[in-house]
Amino acid sequence: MLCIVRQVPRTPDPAVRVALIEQAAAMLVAREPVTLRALAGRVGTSTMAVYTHFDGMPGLWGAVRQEGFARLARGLAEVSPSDDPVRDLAALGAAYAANAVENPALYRAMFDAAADLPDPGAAGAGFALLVDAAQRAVDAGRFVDADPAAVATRFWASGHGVLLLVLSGVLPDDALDEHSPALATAVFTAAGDDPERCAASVRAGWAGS
Amino acid sequence: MLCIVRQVPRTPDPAVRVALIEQAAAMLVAREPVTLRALAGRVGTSTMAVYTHFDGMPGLWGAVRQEGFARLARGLAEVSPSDDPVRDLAALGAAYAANAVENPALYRAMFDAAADLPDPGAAGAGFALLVDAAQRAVDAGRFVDADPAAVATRFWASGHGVLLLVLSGVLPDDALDEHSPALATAVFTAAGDDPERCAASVRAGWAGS
DNA sequence: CACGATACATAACACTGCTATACCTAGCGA
DNA sequence: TCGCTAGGTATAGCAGTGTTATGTATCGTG
Repeated sequence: MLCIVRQVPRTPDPAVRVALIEQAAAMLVAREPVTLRALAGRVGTSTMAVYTHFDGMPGLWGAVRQEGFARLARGLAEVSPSDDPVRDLAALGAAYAANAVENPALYRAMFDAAADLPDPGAAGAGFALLVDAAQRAVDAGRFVDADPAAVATRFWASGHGVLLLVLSGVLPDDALDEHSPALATAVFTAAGDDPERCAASVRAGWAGS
Repeated sequence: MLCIVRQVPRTPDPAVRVALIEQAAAMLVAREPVTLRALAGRVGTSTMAVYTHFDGMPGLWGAVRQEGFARLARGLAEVSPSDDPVRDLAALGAAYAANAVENPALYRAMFDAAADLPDPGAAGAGFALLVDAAQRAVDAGRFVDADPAAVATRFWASGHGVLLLVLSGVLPDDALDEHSPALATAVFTAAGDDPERCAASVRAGWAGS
């Protein structure tokens, strides 16, 4: 029997991998077309690097989407919880919207094929922060007979809808401040919160105070 | 001064124009890649037809988006108003969602660049039906101190968000029935409707009864 | 009927993502 | 220390994309 001891040769450079992802994200936020050759040229490598690291452009897009979700989760994690869980939910929504508005092209690319991420858990981490705050609202008696995951999903979906309509230019920019807090208040009130108290909490959280 | 009477020669064939739009929409709903050559081949014309009629692929996409909004508006117009404006709003939402679910690729393409449509008025016609129903809810005393356009926008944006998350596979298919009526009820209740009466109206409208 | 402007067909261009091939560098065993 | 080897990287070419230049056919007009 052939018992050949295989050698372990050179390994792909992780720096090239992150450079490609970050360059692609940078070109995305700069509204430049993200082409294979332009990307490789900017990073200073050959087009083949995209294939050794990501197995082609679709793989690169997956990595870029994942990086977008990771940045989003980091942005949400910076929101420090307070003793008002409804305010925290609104603050998370404001941070979410701010992240999307800062790099709209990246946000839109994230949801082009958000279903097949290399590591879905990374995206779930951000959503878990919403569910956690909703759970605290239930525990605090602000939400009654409400499923925290359902409330978080509805809050997220409504914010996502307003965001996309604003980012695509269908709604004007000020529609974010006009409709997002109102939708949040509607969702949280429907979950059982007192309307006036809810409105005050959302106002505080959305303003970031 | 040269006063040359210009002749008006042959005019582009409108049938080719509509054939290109409908073929593109058909390939879109069939999840086939809509390429210039494949499109021209299916229609039985040359690639140049796309340029004489639409000045290139971006122009064709604009026409396809407009056709999508026109179909959507036709689908919404089929919803017959009743004496319950809140039910009508929910019925419009259900028709809207059904239209989007039937051809998801077309719906997503519509909002890829919905801001610059050849004729924005066509898209506004569908939205006007929502505003009209909201106005009737105000007139009927169901909504109090509510701006019909704002209510319609929030209803639309929340439904749009759920739809896109479902169409992109982030949320499961049954999320539509689970969250869309609940969001509608939240929005309409926030506009002043009685919670229980609102829930009944939304249930009736969403079910199409 | 003849003219001429224009829709349409054909072919070539620049660009895209991708792949086959050559090189060459990193790491192990002798 | 040195040679071997496996895999990362560079180069060149491929099929396919949208676009454009050029030729041809056709219709409305005088």
